[in-house]
Amino acid sequence: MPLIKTNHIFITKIKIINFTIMKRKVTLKQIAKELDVSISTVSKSLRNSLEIGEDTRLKVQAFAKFYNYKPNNIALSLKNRKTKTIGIIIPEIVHHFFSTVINGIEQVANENGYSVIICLSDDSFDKEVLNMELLANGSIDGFIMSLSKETQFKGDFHHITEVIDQGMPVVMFDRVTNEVFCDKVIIDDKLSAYEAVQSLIDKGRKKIALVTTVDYVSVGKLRTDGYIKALLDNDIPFDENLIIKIENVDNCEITIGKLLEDKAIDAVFAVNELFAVTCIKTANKIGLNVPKDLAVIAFTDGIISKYSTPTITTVSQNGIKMGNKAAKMLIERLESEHEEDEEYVENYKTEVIETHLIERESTN
Amino acid sequence: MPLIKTNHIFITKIKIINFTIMKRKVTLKQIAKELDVSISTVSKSLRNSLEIGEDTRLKVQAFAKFYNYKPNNIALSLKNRKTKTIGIIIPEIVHHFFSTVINGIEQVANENGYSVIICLSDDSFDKEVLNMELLANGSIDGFIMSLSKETQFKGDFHHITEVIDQGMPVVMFDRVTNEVFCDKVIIDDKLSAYEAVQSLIDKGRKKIALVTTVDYVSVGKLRTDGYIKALLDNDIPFDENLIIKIENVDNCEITIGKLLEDKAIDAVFAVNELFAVTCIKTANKIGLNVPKDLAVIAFTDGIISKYSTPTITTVSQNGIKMGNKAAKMLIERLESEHEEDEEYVENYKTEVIETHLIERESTN
DNA sequence: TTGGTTTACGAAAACGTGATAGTGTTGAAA
DNA sequence: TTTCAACACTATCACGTTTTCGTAAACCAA
Repeated sequence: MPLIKTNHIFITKIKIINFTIMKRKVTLKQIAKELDVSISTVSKSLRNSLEIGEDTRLKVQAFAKFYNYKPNNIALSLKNRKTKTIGIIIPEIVHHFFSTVINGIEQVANENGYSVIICLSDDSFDKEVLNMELLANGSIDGFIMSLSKETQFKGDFHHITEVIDQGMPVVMFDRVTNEVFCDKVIIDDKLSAYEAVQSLIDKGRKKIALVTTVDYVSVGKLRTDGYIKALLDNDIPFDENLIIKIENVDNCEITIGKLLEDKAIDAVFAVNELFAVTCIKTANKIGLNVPKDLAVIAFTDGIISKYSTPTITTVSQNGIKMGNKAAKMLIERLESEHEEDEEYVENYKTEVIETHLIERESTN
Repeated sequence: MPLIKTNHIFITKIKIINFTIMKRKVTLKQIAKELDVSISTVSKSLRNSLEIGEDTRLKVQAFAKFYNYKPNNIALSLKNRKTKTIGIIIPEIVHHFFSTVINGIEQVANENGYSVIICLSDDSFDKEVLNMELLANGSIDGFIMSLSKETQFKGDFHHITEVIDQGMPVVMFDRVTNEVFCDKVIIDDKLSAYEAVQSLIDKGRKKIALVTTVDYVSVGKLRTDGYIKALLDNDIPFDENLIIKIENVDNCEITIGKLLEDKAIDAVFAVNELFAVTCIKTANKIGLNVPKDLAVIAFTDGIISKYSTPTITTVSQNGIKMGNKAAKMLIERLESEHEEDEEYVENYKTEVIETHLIERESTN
């Protein structure tokens, strides 16, 4: 667009666009041109290099401040070959536990100058793979992830090992697999389940049902193990029929109803809140009182347990702490790896976050 | 590291590092060097350019496939001056409504080849500003955001207008302000509140309390307006004392208890689930039956309303839809802006997502 | 042979930054 | 006067891409 002298209106318009509406981000190059110095001089001035004379330095700094210069992150990322960004891949975000973990990650990340970029797998293997490949192509420095159900079902982890082989650190949390070697943050699902069931037994409950997910979800399996062990350790016969596996929470009331009516159980250990609250509601419908007739304990302390009626005793699974820890582990690896350990020892750690029972009204 | 002929062990070690552990990402340059062609040739071959002879093209493609070449996102971002990434800034993530909005954004973003990078303001002004500045420096193409409480309180939006002035599109949702000109996605808070209160009146409730947040939160104000209008339209005197403003949900039981006991109200309209469920629990404690003695309606349909006892009638605030819409608006602007509209018309839209009442047990 | 068009590729610039390695001028020590 | 360092700044490269432009070689028509 040439500046035509005879056309006042035109010139005015250019001015408006350039100075009122469009205060486009300014670059080193533009500053350099404007002040008639080299790009290097500008760059060095802004980093307070002693190589540059004081007057030039101050002039550049003042100009940069006025035009609100901020270095371009993308250019920095390309140059430094690191993005200061953590990629998070989780099955779903509308899930209190995962939200809290993200919260925990974000805290530590922010403190250390990292951003987080979040992708959801929707519990789909394909989406998980796609998202990982997308992010792995330079967008992030490392992953924090929890496996999708489908991935656990398929047992296919090539996308993860591939990323690790490329030198990108990965921290897995909660839904992990020991087929992949990397840092992990978990809770002791088996022990926690054991303790929860034990507490039911301690309170005199004899016939304890387990309401759990389908088999291939790693944490479900572990919690089942804990449940069984607790029974056996207390000489309570383990009855296969007292375990029900729910695939879809929206149509499980019938199954649960049958369990409650036919089996004459006096306690339920549910692997998540939703199952637990559904049990309570179903129990109420068929005239059972919680906790008098039926005690209920849920895994994962979330928002429902706190506000349900009665409030639900839970195994707290501190998402914030898990997120904190995962972020710490990842960042530590990122910053240390930078020093290129000559031996590159694969000293992967698995951090276990402690849980404890939060006693509420659903157990007496 | 030189290849020393006499040292077999050393050579073996290099091999391991290079080919087993470290399958580092391959670049165009490396492929070019390996195949003894120029970088341009590699690039063109991979993009199936007709400029390149078939044999060379196929050779390059085969090689690239074998080494799993994927272009580096950062380099692309720098070159194209767009990142294909959307920045989301929300007050908190451990909040069902915001999670669902993110979900909705992510869906549309993914369909259109965008990623999302999420920053949390923790309802703090400073963090909101910091995060925006961070992301605005090249990391993203546009923002989707909901204002922090503190920002609404201060009424300082310079960080947002600044970003917009730089030519970066912003879409605000839910907690918006009309001091900033940009696209917005909201619900009609006033009308929705009006309808909710009207439904209570229709069911014969006469003395309806409002449990809301502190004043400066935009949506809280609007919902209050709707509440008042509904009362007045039905010739019910508006009583200031029936409105209580809660700052911290954790110690509001006393305030609510007083309201219920002293004022002899027969219905509560709460601006969120947490307030509603707390009302119900408090009512139960002092011997009131919901919905017989007290009807309760909550704003924002979340997980609590669905699983509380009794279940709570809510004004659905479809987060998924809001997220979808926000993402669509942003992407549309991003892709159209690319064509550099010569006039740059500021035709900002405010999209209103419809709500409806979900009747549950807390109203009869 | 001359001139022109394909074909098949390479060189170089650009995106924005920071680091390394210069370069020219000044002043002071030898 | 020479030499050498200090000073103040600039040129260039690299990060990994894509794209524009250029150019040899081969082929064809006149």
